[in-house]
Amino acid sequence: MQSLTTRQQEILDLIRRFITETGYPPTRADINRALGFRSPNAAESHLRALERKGALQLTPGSSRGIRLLDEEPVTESHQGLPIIGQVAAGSPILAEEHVRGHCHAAADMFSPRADYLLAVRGMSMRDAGILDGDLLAVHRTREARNGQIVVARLQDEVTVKRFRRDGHRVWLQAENPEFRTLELDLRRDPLDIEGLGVGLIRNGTPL
Amino acid sequence: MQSLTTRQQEILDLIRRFITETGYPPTRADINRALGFRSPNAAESHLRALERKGALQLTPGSSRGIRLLDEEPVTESHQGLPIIGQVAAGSPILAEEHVRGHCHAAADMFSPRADYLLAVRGMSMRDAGILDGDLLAVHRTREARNGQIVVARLQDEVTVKRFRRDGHRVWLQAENPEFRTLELDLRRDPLDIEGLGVGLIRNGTPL
DNA sequence: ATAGACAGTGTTTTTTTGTACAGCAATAGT
DNA sequence: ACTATTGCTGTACAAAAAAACACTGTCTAT
Repeated sequence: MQSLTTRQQEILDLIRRFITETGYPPTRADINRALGFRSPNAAESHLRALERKGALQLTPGSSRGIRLLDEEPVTESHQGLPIIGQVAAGSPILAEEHVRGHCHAAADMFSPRADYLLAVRGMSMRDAGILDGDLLAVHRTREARNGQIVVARLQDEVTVKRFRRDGHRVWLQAENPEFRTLELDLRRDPLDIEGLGVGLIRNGTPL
Repeated sequence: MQSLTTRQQEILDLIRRFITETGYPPTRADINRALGFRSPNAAESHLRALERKGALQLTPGSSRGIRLLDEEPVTESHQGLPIIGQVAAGSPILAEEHVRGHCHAAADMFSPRADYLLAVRGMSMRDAGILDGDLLAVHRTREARNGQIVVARLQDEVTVKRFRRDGHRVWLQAENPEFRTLELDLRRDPLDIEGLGVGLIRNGTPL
């Protein structure tokens, strides 16, 4: 949609208001009355301009034949949170090819806000109640404090672990005695914190 | 809103469809065309009847002056799923006093559909990844099959357990070796299945 | 039995609307 | 300088739409 002039935006807003108030779109005369125009052509030419710019669609010959073409830009809040599946080495976590779908969940159901849902593989966080297949709600941030559950990227893989740090040493602890804790040295080992686990969504019940 | 006849419901549905398709309400003629009436009065009298019954509101003298008065009864899908906290003995689980809030989550995020969220207390289902404070998405049903996680009511309390049944014997298994399995005999012990666990929402991470 | 809702056909009249045409002034781009 | 776009006034007319009036039936509660 091309950019609108202030007057055109004003008219578009009026139409929107009119529809929510009355339940049907305004006629040219309604628009004129509302804005104080004296010629039926005033509204008409504005509508034509708005149609040219793709803001609305007119149905010729039809009374009140105005349809708003809002199609609000598709953001998370509209198609839901992206669900991230297997993350390939080296590519950003939110890359298109990792998005396995969308979940119509409120991002602000969690606090801090969730930015995406990561499908967890494996049972390494079992004792923290995070099972294989669960969707971990992740808040994007690079800051992590001791004891928090983080989404970390180390050279080739993206993993969910409990974070602990002391100076340049970092421990990524699994919550399952069958898995061992990773010990890293920030001076040699690459480590990126991709985000913080802020919640969990499970679909169905485990066996 | 009074109850509508089949014909009236049909017309109401048509109007709804027309609006979503075109962006504006139909004229009497549009309705006649769609339903094959030959007299403009057919649509008119139906509209009058629908207005009398409170299904819609007509604006006299205005073309397409039809406004639907849906005000769909406030259902889960609008204010979100109810979150059920402590359930008192003997009262229905969805009673007002148990509702601790609402969660703006899509009920159909889970399958089968979730009807409410039950705040889980205690760690008896720990090894199924259900921790204290988690919200269990529950689908209301009285049917349960072996191995499913159920919300069960036995005399005084409501509890979440894994269900197993053989004839008139029912076992409610905790998923934590520190808790013991309840064994019931349907011939003496009262047992109501309130619903099935179909998912889980956790807010924040466990320590 | 009888009044009232339901479900229509048909005709006519009056508004309500859309739309084309003729201008005018200011502004912005090429 | 010239052309297009914006942003209007004003007139006129035809099509679209609402609405009133007159009738015919079938049900269904009272």
